[in-house]
Amino acid sequence: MSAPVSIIDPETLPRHFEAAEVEARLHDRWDRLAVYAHDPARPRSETFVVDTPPPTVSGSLHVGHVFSYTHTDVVARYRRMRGENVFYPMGWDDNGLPTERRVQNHFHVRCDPRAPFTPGLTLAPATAAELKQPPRLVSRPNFIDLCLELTRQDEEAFKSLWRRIGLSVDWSLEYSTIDARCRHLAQLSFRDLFEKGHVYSIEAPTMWDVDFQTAVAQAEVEDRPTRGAFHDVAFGVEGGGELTIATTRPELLPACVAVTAHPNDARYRALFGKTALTPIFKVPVPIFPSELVDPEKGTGILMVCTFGDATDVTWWREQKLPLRQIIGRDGRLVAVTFGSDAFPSRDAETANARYAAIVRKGVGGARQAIVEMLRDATSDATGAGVPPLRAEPKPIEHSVKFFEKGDRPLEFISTRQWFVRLLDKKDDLLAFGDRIRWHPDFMRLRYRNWTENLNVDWCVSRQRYFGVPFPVWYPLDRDGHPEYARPVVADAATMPVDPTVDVPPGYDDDQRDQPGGFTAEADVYDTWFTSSLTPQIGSGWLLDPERHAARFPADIRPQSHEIIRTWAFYTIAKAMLHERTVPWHHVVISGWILDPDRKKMSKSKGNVVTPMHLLDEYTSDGVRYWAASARLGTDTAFDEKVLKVGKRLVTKLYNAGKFVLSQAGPRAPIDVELDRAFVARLRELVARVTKAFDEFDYAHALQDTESFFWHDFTDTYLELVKHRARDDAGGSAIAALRLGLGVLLRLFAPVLPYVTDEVWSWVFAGETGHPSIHRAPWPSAAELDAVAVPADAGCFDVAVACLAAINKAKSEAGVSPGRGVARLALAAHPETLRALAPVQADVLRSARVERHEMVAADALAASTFEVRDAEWVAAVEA
RNA sequence: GGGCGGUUAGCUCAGCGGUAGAGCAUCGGCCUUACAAGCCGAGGGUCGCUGGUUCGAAACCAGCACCGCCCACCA
Repeated sequence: MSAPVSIIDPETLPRHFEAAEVEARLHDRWDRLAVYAHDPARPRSETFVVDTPPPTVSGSLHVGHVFSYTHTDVVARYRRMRGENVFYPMGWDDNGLPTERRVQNHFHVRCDPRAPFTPGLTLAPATAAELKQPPRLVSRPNFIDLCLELTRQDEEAFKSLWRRIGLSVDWSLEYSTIDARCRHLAQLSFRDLFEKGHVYSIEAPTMWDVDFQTAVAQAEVEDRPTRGAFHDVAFGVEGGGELTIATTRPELLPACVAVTAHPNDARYRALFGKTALTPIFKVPVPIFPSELVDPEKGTGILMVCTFGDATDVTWWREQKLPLRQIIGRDGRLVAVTFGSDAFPSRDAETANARYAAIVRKGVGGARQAIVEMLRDATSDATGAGVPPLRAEPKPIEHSVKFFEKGDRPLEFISTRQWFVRLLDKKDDLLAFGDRIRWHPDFMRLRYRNWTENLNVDWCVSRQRYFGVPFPVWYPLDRDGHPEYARPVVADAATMPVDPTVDVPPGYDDDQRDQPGGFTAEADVYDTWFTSSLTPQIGSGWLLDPERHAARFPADIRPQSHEIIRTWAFYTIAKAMLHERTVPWHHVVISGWILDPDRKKMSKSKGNVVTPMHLLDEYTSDGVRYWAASARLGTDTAFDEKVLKVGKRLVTKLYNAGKFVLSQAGPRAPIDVELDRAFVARLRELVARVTKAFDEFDYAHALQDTESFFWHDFTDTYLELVKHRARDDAGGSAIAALRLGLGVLLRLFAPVLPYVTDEVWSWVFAGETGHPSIHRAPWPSAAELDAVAVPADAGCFDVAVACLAAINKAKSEAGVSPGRGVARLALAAHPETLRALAPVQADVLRSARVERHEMVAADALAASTFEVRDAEWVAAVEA
């Protein structure tokens, strides 16, 4: 007689799955066993490298995070069970404007680089009373300390959430984008791009946010529909005549440098080459033709200003127009003098008097004031002596460029900025994008679309504080002017540097800001300049060439679709510029979680669902089930019902595990036809689920596994064989049940890491020698091929159909399914009866049929049973 | 204006050339020796609209409508 299987005593286990206790216990266990540790010694071919998104820690924490990070984790867990050495780091994106803004609001402070440094400054969150006062000004080092302190707290909150939802990251690989190593890598990136000629600095009109007072890049700009109005304004024409331009930005009249119309526009053709005279300021400006003008819009003729919009920049460049910048970095009108070289005027005295009334005003105030002046006949420049505003402003709605995080329209302001040269590499960028596999594939079009429409190089300098500084100084000439054409870039060996503190090679500290000395580049990088290096941050790149060679490019980049134009795009660009390679082989795109009205969840909309109470109520596994139920790239409305289903599944797994593993019997081969048919079904399931996971399609993998588990395993197979399993001869059934449970637990493990590992630990951990299911091998064909193939795998379905027919009859008779059947006549097609024969005993025993009669009925369809006659066993008296 | 997705049962979603599916919700029946956090059943849909291809279309093609997203549109 063979040895009995090892079993559990269900009475010793908690009645229900105690999620909080199990989760805490398993965390300890996973840590102790180093289940998620990456092995640096294993070669690239055996390693699966995840380029994890570093979350912006200053953002709100909501179920959307849980959603997408779970997707990545599910894939990582699958790969780990496939025996791959998973490289799964976690970073925090903490530098940049979102953090600065959060710190400003949290402590009610503003950074003032001129403020004195206060050693050891710590602040409490601002009180309501403090918020009514002007913000406290703090020095740059103090401001950065406050940023570091607050992000540290934010990172703790994220980290505990990540652990709670069971992300299988290797925490020894944790980083933050502001830490010394990341600053070092970002500066090395700059140095490499500089040496290769991919970066340049130039003073040029740049999109500028007047609130944050920094340049921004094209990728951070969005169009917003904005109300405005066309103002018809009459200009004089020197030599006689007039013209009426239409503008939505009358406040830029002092910055007018030209007038233009379409070359074929008969109304204005005669004016080209002549000089127009602006009203109010009487500035002579050239009139030139341009194909870019739409004759249908406004009056068909318009003023060119420096700068009202992107087209103005084009005209300014192409026509070599003068620069009359009147909007300052703070969005207010700067002081200018009419009658100077830069601002000529036919009536400088009046022009200066009028301008004095608007100087220092913001754009809106200046607009009002100018419009009032345009209503005044004395502003006329046509000689007609009538108000230049020829019609009441016509309200329109048009789209205006905003910084995505900003509140006021962007201005084009001429400033010195650093750029990464990308415009001349569009073809390469497209080709590299096509070397990557996108999941779902249509997302590749977003990348193509963006790349094709790129129209300015990547502006990477930001006039902010909490960021990675440029490792750059400029020599000062004898007059103390910076020589921007000769930047001094820090040596790789001295990085990371802060040029405002550190001294460039070849200089002494006392030469700082002295004529003949040097001055620091005060700007910091665009946060994407660092974030675009996450695959290299993971691998170590120039700081660890050996590991870089073994861990780069990464396998997958998980991310959401709205940042394809930033994160994915810049990362592809960086890898291409640095090493002529792709940064990863697969991009895996999660959708969004929408609120029930199908709007994206965001803090500003106030529709955010936070995750903690959900984890408490539905367990981590239940929440993960919800996340893993959504297909890749598909936006999903948040629906708590799905969480409920997840929790139900967890409970069911726990109970099924207890039941199966408490069935005592001998260790025996699987040699009964029904058991073999079940294993055949299981084999098919494993093949399908494995294929789905290989394609990153965890949602279908889960759905398939779940429906098999619930329907085929617990409701059907288990019901069919549980009586036999209790018999002396039930060894085959017990073996098949245990095999099925062990396989299903592993198929579920990537999605439900807690309950599966808990059930696994009872018996399978010891039997297999794999203490955690998360390092147990993925179910394989080989493991199932040890079980012989059934003569007819279809007997499983026939058994199911037969049991269903009897159940239906019981239901129609109002009899409990558990009630026995004293006598039963079952009709089916002869072929069906033949198929039933090998499994008939299990079916009849399961239905508790005492006496039966099989009726051959040629008229019935295959696998169909009819209960012709039945006599139910009387109910047991209570 | 260009591009991309979507539109299937009351709800959330699968299916993507071969007789319409799941879960939830609804209704009915069951304490039945793993699980009532459960089980057994039932009802419920002209698969957005209009054409076309096909022996056969929810699926393929064309057009339209609506929803959403990405991009463009600042005179």
